[in-house]
Amino acid sequence: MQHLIDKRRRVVVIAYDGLCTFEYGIAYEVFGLPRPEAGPDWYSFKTVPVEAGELRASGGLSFKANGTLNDLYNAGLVIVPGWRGIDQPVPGELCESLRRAHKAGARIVSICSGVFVLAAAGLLDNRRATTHWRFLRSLSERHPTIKVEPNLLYTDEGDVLTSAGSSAGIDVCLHIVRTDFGTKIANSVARRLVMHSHRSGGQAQFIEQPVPNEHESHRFSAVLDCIRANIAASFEIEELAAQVGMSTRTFHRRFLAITGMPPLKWINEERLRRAHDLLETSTASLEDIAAASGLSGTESLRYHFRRRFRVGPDEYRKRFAWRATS
DNA sequence: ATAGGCAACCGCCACT
DNA sequence: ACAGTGGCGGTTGCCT
Repeated sequence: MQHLIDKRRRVVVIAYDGLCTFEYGIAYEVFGLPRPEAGPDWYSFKTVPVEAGELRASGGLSFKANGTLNDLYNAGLVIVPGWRGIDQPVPGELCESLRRAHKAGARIVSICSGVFVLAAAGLLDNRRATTHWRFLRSLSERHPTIKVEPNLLYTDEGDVLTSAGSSAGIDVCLHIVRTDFGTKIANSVARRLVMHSHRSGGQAQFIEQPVPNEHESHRFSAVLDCIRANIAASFEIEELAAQVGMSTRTFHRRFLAITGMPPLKWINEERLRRAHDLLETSTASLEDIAAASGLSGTESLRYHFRRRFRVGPDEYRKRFAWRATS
């Protein structure tokens, strides 16, 4: 058993000629830095080069990495941090190695254009995936069997995870830490990164005109903060629209443009996120958790929780309790 | 588990 | 002509 857990926490990052330094850095920052506060079971970290000799990285750097393919086959988590170009061929050897690692039980993760490597390896057929918004069209055109999710920061299919552009790699890495170590540890890692532990909304919010209007987006974020701070209360779209001084119709439109989802959907997402955290970090009853997160009751909590996280709240709590003590 | 009521959502279009 | 707004009404989906 101990052996299985150890394997699960062995992280390997793929390095290649033309390495994307930023995406690589994300993986290192989350999984490679020592975290004594997380206990002795924290991840081990290896960089495995897929090409021989001295390699180049973006920014005019060159490097050598000392991992080997054996590290890959014993890994629990394999990260592909971008790729040297979405039109660059993926070596058959790399595809084969990834498939083997996957078959041996590793979770395979892509950041940004790394999704094209996973796709080439056939790991994404008939599964959900996402990537940087600039590459969404190419991804679905070249790989029609992939269920491309244009408006998510990351996807999690259990054994295969993909993330949207650049900094969304931080979101997926934090998500993995949350899955493996729970919300508390994930939050402490996020704090060290000076990063939100969970960002709301999809990537659509970053595609729309960057800052449509300084004043407006300011007032909007005030409303969003207000909702988050009073998540147990109930909200009416009409009132929220009045707060930012626009009609409900325009409010809907602007809300969608800024957060990537309609108002109620966003609010519900926040409620479920809160309930999710409380299930882990407290021993409160489902009634209390529903009330504290603004859901209308335990039926509602159970229904939405299951739809969102694919497990019921009771089962989730049980599962977490097992993991927290193991 | 299902039914009805009511708010949210969103396409359409006329109006600034 | 053009971009953004907001009212209307049909559909969707949440809650009881």
